[in-house]
Amino acid sequence: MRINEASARSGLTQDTIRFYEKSGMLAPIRRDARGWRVFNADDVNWLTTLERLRATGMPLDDVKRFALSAHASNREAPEERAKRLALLEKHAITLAHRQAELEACKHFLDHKINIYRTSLEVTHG
Amino acid sequence: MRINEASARSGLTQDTIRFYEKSGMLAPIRRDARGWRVFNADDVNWLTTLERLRATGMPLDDVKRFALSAHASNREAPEERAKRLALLEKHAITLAHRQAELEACKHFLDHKINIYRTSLEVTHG
DNA sequence: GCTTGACCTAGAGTAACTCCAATAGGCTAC
DNA sequence: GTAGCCTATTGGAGTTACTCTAGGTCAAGC
Repeated sequence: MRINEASARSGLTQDTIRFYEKSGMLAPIRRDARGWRVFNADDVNWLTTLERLRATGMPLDDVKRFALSAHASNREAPEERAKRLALLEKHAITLAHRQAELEACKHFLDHKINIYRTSLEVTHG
Repeated sequence: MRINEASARSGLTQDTIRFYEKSGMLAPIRRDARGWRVFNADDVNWLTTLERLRATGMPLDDVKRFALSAHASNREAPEERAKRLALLEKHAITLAHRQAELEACKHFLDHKINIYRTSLEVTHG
């Protein structure tokens, strides 16, 4: 498939896919005679994984480390797998913090909204 | 108080406070004889509100709109209050979406972690 | 044969900070 | 009294992670 479909399936924009490839987070994608990228199912799976990691807010540098390990020649060696696991675990903790923070902010927001709603009701009614 | 204390109390860095003032999200802060900013309790309350809005991910442009309305001469008029309420409500919806997305990503992450943990256990043990 | 459309590249622009260099007033220490 | 240090000031450069633009290729359709 071409970049348009890869984009639709992975949830990344075409620009982002090209940017990730340039940044070394993708093994260089094969090209057809015209020089157009040709993606296979594995490529799209990898793009989807990148999208999920980024959606949780993992910094690009960590995603790069993850990618580097996942594409290393000894990627199945226990130490490489442990490295990737460590990155994911570290990130899971960050994500939990972020969720707690958002929950607190949500309360602040709801509180503010209530104040505005109540005062506007009083003003009008 | 000076910018150092205002920063500590609001949770914004000194750079961010200066940046917000330059961007017009704060009424210009008073200065002492040396030209240093002097913050009062109201200033800090406002900074704290800005910090909370940004922590939820409200875009700066919307925060600016909110600030503009909150500092308008008719800021207590119902239509201005309604404007601010609308901004908060719009943002509450965005925030709820974001929370749902993070929750989904958390599942993805936990799932990946489990796969790695299991396979490493098998490998080692 | 000319336009259209999907793609290509390099590079500029954006959001929201964050950091840096150069400058200045005031305090203490010798 | 002046040297060093602290806390501030400014303008402007740097950062992250894209996002957009300009200019170009190539195959297909009319």
